[in-house]
Amino acid sequence: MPHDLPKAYEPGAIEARWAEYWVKEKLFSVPTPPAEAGPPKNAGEGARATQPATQPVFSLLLPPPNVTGRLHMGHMLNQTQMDVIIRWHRMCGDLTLWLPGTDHAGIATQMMVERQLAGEGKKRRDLGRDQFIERVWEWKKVYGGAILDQMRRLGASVDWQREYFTMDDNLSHAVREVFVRLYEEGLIYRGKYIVNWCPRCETAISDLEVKHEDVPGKLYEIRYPVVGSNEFITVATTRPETMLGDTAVAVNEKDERYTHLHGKKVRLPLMDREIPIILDELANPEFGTGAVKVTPAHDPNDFQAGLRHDLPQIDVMDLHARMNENAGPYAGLDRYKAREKIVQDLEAQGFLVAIKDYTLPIAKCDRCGTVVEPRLSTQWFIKIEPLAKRAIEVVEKGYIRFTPENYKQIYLNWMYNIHDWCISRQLWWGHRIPAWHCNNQGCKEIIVAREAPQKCSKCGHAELSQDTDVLDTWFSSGLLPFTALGWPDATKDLQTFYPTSLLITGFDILFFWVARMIMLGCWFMMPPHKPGKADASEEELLRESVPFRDVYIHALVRDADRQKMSKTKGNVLDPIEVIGKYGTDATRFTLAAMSSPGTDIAFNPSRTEGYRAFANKIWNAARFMFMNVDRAEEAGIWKLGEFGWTAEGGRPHAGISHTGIAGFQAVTLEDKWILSRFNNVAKTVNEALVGYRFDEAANRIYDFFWGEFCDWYIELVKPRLLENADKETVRVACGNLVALFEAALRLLHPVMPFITEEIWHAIYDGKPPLKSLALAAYPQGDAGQMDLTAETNMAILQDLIVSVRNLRAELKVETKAKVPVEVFTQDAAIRKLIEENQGAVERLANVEKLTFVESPLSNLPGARGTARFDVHVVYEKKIDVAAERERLKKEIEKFEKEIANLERQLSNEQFLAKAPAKVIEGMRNRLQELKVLLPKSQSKLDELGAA
RNA sequence: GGGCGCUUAGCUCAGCUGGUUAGAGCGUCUGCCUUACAAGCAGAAGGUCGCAGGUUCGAGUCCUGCAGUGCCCA
Repeated sequence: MPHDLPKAYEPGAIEARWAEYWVKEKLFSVPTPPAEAGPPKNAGEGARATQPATQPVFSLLLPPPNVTGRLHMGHMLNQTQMDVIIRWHRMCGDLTLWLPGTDHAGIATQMMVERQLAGEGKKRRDLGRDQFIERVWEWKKVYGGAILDQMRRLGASVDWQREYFTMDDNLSHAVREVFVRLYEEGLIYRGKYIVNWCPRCETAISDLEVKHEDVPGKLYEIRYPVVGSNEFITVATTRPETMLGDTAVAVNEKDERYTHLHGKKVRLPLMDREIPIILDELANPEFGTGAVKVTPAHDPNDFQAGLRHDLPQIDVMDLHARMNENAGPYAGLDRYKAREKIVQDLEAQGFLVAIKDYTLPIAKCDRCGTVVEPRLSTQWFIKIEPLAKRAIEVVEKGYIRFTPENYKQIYLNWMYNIHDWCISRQLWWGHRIPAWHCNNQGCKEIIVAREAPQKCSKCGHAELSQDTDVLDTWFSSGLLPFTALGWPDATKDLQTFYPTSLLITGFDILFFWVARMIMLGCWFMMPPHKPGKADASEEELLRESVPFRDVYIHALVRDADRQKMSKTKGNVLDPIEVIGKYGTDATRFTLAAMSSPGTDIAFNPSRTEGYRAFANKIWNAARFMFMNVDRAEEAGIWKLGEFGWTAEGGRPHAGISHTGIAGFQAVTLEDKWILSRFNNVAKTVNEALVGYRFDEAANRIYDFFWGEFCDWYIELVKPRLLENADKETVRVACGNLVALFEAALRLLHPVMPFITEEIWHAIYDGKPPLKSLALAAYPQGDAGQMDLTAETNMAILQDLIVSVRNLRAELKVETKAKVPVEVFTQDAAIRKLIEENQGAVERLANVEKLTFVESPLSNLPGARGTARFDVHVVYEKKIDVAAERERLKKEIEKFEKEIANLERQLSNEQFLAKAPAKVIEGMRNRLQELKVLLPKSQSKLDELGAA
């Protein structure tokens, strides 16, 4: 079969075809393991051994993107890394599950649909709750799959058969179950507290959903008249409108300025209300006047102070942050309008002391940017301390490991200082809280239950209404590692795939999601909540309760100038566009190659362009291979079909069996060398991936494929493929070339799945032993195929060839002209090596004839001396004496410096006593080498004469 | 205010538990369309490793201080 591949690689069509094929063939679907297999999973290392056929398990949960989402560079990075790891594990023979799904994203999705409604001139409340939710489901049906469709284009090898949505029935059921159990354990409570309230979203939000920033503002100083005297107390505030809700003024007990006012009252301006002067730590004598107004219903600190002093809580705003009926004449005004009016009135009435410029921290809703209003409201909370305690323990004990490691401390610090978690949201879209309120006004009992109760458990009243709040989206996503595998049932999936092996995600959701998964996972996958038998020790159970064993925190993708990508800046790169330009493989490679831990990625498309060139290089290497293989086939010497029968007495790929290069016959130096290099590289790549060094893995493969395989091996093997070569030579060369290429494709596949799949299928001539390269074995690096001598010898040969090329350039030899060279060496082994490979040197360095001479050459113009040989390019054209002198001077200076440094160290007894032998020996060798090189350069410089 | 990073070639970054000559990609310069590849080939230039001390036989690597810069939390 002729392989007429286009001259330049065109990723578009090929990638789309394979992406579709992988999905259609369900290649990455993992059936639930049979129930009869093995006893329940044990703790620790042994756990893997209890799997059927002792197959190791690797499981990974895709951080579910929002249904509202579109793919951005962060997703692409995240998914590239996951796919690399997953494909690698799969090829290593693990039972590999990558579980995809989407998140219902309460606020975001509700906003989306509200916006859609607004386009029709409608509001959410016009439809009513049920109808609105129906609308959201419709919206989800139409647009909700967008991001997963994009994901397919990336080649993400997830199990599409297991795709979930966080609002699915089974998951919703689990959410209710968790809520009820936590409630029964006394870990969920309901209460009236100050929460972060977003007036636009009309809901409470958690501390994490609030972003703080400093903005220029004003500090208002207001004086409150002391009752029964003509004194005033001056308080300072950045939010004068809240004074309407003041119920006290606090001073510090130690503050002598106010001692005489202890026990007195002040008259609140504008409201004409008497409020007490209280003694509280809230008042800092160092700050401002030392007196502060206390507004328990509108400030979290004041709220606490209010509880300490049993102060009334006067809420002066409504849920839109407009002043309410408690605000007297200001009722109905927006909070900022009210502020203006109040300041005016205070001034008019002589209560305003000063307005000062002041930088104030403001809190904004992470989702919509509206300034958050601390609001007193009744919410549901999780008593977090018992959960946090366990979440701290598993990390401190190393049952969960973080990469990069410093996130461990960040996580722990946060966990040590954690506050109770407000889990109720005043939204319509989400998991509705399974609590019912008795409509009997005299009873008002709250019943938390799995299913809607028929009557009040306290008074028997039949009219109950379900709590209107829904749960924080992160509450349900925090459960996913176990609920997505079937919890609360003791499913085989849960038993097999939990704990998941790894989580890859961004630091921005470390607290939102990672921390909560750990808290909830370690709570619900421990007795009494862990389904199935739990006959292991407490410690083993804890170790196995974690939602994942490893957490890899990836970096942020920034633009080429290291700026954060943002819509307002207009510097957002759309991954789909980048893919369109350079191909998915090149884009994936860019992200992988730049993924060094802890460093943000400055994504520069020029880099991707470079990796597109890499794909093209591979493509053309394949063209070269096929060209030769086809010719050999036409000549009846070899054919592609034979590949795969050449080793291990049968098809090596019929299962996951061979991990190195099968059927490679290392005959020549270049064969031995490339085989050794390949195995070394494979070993390095595997090691890199173990440590999540995607950059290391990608770069090593790149260097090997381009710098060694293409630049040297292919060049060296060419003569063995020529028509005049004997048949056996051609046969071996073809076999080696194809075997090597096939193995290299396997090595590269996790990073560049598309081009490798394409070429791999072509290698098998349309009859591959497996449905996909993704199912083949990953090269492991076989020590038996490494050959240090071959690597050293090859390095000498390369040195010789590069030296000649170098001299040619210096002598300005025309590119096409072949020149004779002379070589001098005192080492018989080196002479033999060069003799044996003379043809290669002549070809690669464009040499007419290589001859050996018996005396040193390095003084000659157009010659170069190395520690092992001298080489002289015979060419009459004069060299650029000045440039050569300059070069030599520089070289000599460098050598001298190095020699001095080495001699200094080697004459130091302390050094000799303490340094490892390997280092000392290395330095001695180097010194010896330099002592050969220096005089060569020196005498050559002398030869050139003074300037 | 508390905590955590970062500073290495023009740009973006590697450099692992200190150990021989500090690397790569892109960019720059020179010469080549050498029948796999101009998205290519061959060659070259370019670094007092932010600054100042210290530990050590030995520091880009460890410690302290300073400067610049970024992030998280309050």
